[in-house]
Amino acid sequence: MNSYRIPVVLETPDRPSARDFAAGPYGAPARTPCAASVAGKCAMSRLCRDGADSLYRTLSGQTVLRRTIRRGEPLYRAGDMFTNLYQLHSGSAKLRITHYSGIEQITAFPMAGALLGLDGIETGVHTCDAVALEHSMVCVLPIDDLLALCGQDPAAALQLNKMIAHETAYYRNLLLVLACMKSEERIANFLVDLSDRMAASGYSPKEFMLKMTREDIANHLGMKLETVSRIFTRLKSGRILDVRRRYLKICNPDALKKMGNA
Amino acid sequence: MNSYRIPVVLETPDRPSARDFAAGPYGAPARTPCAASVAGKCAMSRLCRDGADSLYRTLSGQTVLRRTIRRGEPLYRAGDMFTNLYQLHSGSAKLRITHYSGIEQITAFPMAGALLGLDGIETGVHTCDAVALEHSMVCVLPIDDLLALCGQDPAAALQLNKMIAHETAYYRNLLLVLACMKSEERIANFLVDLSDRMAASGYSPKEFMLKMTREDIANHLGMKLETVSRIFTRLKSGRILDVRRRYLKICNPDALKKMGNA
DNA sequence: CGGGACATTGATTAAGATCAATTTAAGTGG
DNA sequence: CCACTTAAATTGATCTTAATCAATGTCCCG
Repeated sequence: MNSYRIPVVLETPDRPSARDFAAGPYGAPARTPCAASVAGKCAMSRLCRDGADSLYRTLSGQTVLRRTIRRGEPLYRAGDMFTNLYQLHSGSAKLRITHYSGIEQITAFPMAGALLGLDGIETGVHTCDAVALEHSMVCVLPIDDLLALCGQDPAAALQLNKMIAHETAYYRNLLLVLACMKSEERIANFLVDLSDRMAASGYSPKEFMLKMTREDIANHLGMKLETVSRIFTRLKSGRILDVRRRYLKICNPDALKKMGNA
Repeated sequence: MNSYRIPVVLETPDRPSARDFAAGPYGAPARTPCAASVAGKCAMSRLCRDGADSLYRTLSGQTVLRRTIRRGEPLYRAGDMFTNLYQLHSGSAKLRITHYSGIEQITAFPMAGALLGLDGIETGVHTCDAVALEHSMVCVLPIDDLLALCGQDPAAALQLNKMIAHETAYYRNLLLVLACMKSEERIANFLVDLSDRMAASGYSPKEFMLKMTREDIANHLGMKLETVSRIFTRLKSGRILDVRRRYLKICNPDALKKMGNA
């Protein structure tokens, strides 16, 4: 046994207790103070790291609200006013853009620790949907407070710049993966990334539950769901993976990394 | 005749005059004051538009330097220190990222008016190469001056945020194009975008010279150069385009837009 | 225990990659 | 200035990958 939380712990209940939604159903979500932020020790915050840490600490001086989202429900949608950033405290989500022709693209699968909502900063309106893949909790960071802080503190402002730029770098890299790699390489690359992020969140990088469907993965990687399924089967018979529906175990991480050029 | 500059004018000389490089060869580039910026009327600047315009105007108070780049030469490379932003005053370029596995991806083809260099803001080091596709000129905007200005002026800081976020939006959209569309649709989409940007730069949106090779286009759109060539031929026989090497005429813009979901 | 969403698997087709041979046009040097 | 060289582009033949169409299987959840 190692010290990682075992996969079953990853499974947050899809049916939260009544208390979680006491203040109202979807549309008027429950908002409760985030204990960790009140205590000034929310370990999740990317804003806390990397030097310019004043952003989140200062905001933590006030009561940071928490919001819960049930599986399949949106945290925000394209077209919504951009009023908050969200720190994904627990759970996971998918980000989805919709072209006016109707085609959809899942651009990311954020998990615990991720900052959500920056897509709204250019125009003041969100440009994508953020949909929970499981019962999730976010800390709410009002953008007005954040911008006010940035106005006072150049280091905080630079940090915000860097966070936005980080998203650009993420998409630029994903672009390369989609433009240059074959389906099998994309899948391998995706799984390595997922594994790394599981590790960064304190879970086992080798064994975890997929929160998204094959169709979500396929869409995200620019292929069809049957192709994802077939490649999973192929990697399974090559003893690189053990997959069984949502359960995934990486048996040969080195082979997977090599395959994904990672 | 219409009022657009005719295509031949687009062809900037690949052999600049000796004067352009009087101060030195590549590596010690010539830098001369930009007359338009000194006069406070550089019409190119995106930073001048969209409300929060103090960024560029304030910087224009000092002498903005200009730099020339010959075809095929880099304005900056991945790994270079991030010291300046560049306003592409004339000419065009390609942005290229290189994965550590060696694969390369052309992520954009900026043209006159574009702001280059923001890829360096996250880490302080450039993450892509910016290579001139023809003899080009840029205005040099030192990033320290820019950040100092943003520290004083919250509106300028917000504007910088938005410019970075704009890149994110660009890449996210390109991601969708690569993930969801077939080769022909990608090409059509690409040409419509190119046409729109030619128009925005004051040229004819219907008739212009391509500054990039088939291979560049193919790489950018995640396909092979033969495929680009074949699709050009197909669109030509469909009376949608007239292509002959670098010359391109859009005969049926509506059909092209429809084909590119644009 | 039964319905429905999700996933797997197989057969076939289509899109695009790959391999290969020319063609064209633009530089280069005599 | 013209022949020569070379990079870029076109075109054809074939092969590979992944999409599509279709059927079946499995598990989760009420």
